[in-house]
Amino acid sequence: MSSTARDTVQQLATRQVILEAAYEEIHVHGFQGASLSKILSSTNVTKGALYHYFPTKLELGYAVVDEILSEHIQQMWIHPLQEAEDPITAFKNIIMQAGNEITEGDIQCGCPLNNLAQEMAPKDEGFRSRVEAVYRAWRKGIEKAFLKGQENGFVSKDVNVISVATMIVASLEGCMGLAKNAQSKKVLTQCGRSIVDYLESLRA
Amino acid sequence: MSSTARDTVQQLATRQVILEAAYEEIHVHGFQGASLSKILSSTNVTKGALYHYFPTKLELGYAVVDEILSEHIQQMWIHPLQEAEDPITAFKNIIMQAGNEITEGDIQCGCPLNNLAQEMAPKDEGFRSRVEAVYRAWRKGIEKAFLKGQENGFVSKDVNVISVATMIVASLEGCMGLAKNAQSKKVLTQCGRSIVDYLESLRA
DNA sequence: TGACAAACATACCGGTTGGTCGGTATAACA
DNA sequence: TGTTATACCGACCAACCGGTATGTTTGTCA
Repeated sequence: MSSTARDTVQQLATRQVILEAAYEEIHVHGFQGASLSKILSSTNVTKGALYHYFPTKLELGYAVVDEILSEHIQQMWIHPLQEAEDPITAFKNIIMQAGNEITEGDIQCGCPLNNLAQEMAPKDEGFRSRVEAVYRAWRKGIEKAFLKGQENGFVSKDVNVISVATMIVASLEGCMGLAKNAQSKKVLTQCGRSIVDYLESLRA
Repeated sequence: MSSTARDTVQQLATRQVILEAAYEEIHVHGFQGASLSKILSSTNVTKGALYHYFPTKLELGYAVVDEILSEHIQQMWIHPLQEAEDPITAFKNIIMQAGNEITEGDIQCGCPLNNLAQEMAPKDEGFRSRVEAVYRAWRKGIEKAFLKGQENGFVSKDVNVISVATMIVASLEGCMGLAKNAQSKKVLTQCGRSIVDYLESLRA
């Protein structure tokens, strides 16, 4: 009863602790560079517990994509667009908000989704397809918003919303990637402004 | 004399063989994932020879950036812009040519410069600064071409050439990154077309 | 021709890695 | 109360890693 409920909470908490520690390690060192020992020592979880919840390192990585990264993108980039009438203004706000909230540390580590994509796509189909699912959802969300924007008369009917969605995601990721290597927030905001200019060029 | 010349050629050849094998390994597996043993077994070079030319794995990686990647970018993306009167048309041609020449294998492995940037920038300052030097040269080359384009009346004088240069590199790298994960040339060409549209929006 | 160094070759090493396996504590259930 | 399953625990392992130490061949030059 009450003890059962508490234990269930405890179980899930252990799993979550592992997942989040793994996310951090992978974010900083990449998947291949991530050390299980370091994940364990950064928590008070033992190797037995880890291998109780995840059969292999690979499955742990998959879970990070499915349960953490997917959620991040959804909440940060897709959800705020869904209710917008004018996707261009909405996007501008999201980008500006992201620019304000991001820390130097975040810039140095880069976008965790892009990191995994670039590292693992050629090496492991499981990672690739999972990351691809997140990207597809992201692009689909942008597509829908711009289609609605066209219907509402905010977006030029000349633009191909599919291409635009791909271009936006590509330039966002590319922008983050450049800023990461430059270790410079200036590069990020500079690039962000160019993306906004590009978006404005799509107006009806 | 003649034997000296031949031997010198031989030496340099050994070094070059190592460098190119290392480039391939790193391109596929990343720097951390690259195995010296595999580099050696893919050639007929021994570990002694490798460590004769490169004191550490890190220095080998640096040499790949300085001597191979830098040259690739220079020849592929910077040099063809330098003589152009109209940078937008010139860029369009470069992008189309790149799109025609690229293989599915290239797409799967992605841009080697971006790969290294994303993997190593947060982990090693030596890599980061070397990669940054290549990116800086790339952006500078675009900047100059667009400045000239403004003088020649091909590019709108409203655009900030610095921001545009950053945006172009970012979207190219982002585009390659998306296509790499999607393992799809269609995504690449789709994205490439959007970049061309963006470039056209910069016309005078 | 003999001394010397550069250009390899190869056996080996300590450290770390992902992964395993026998054990234990606890709770649910019959 | 005895049985069974879940949720750990942590010592241990083989494989592989980058790197080194020692040895050998080969070309240079006095």
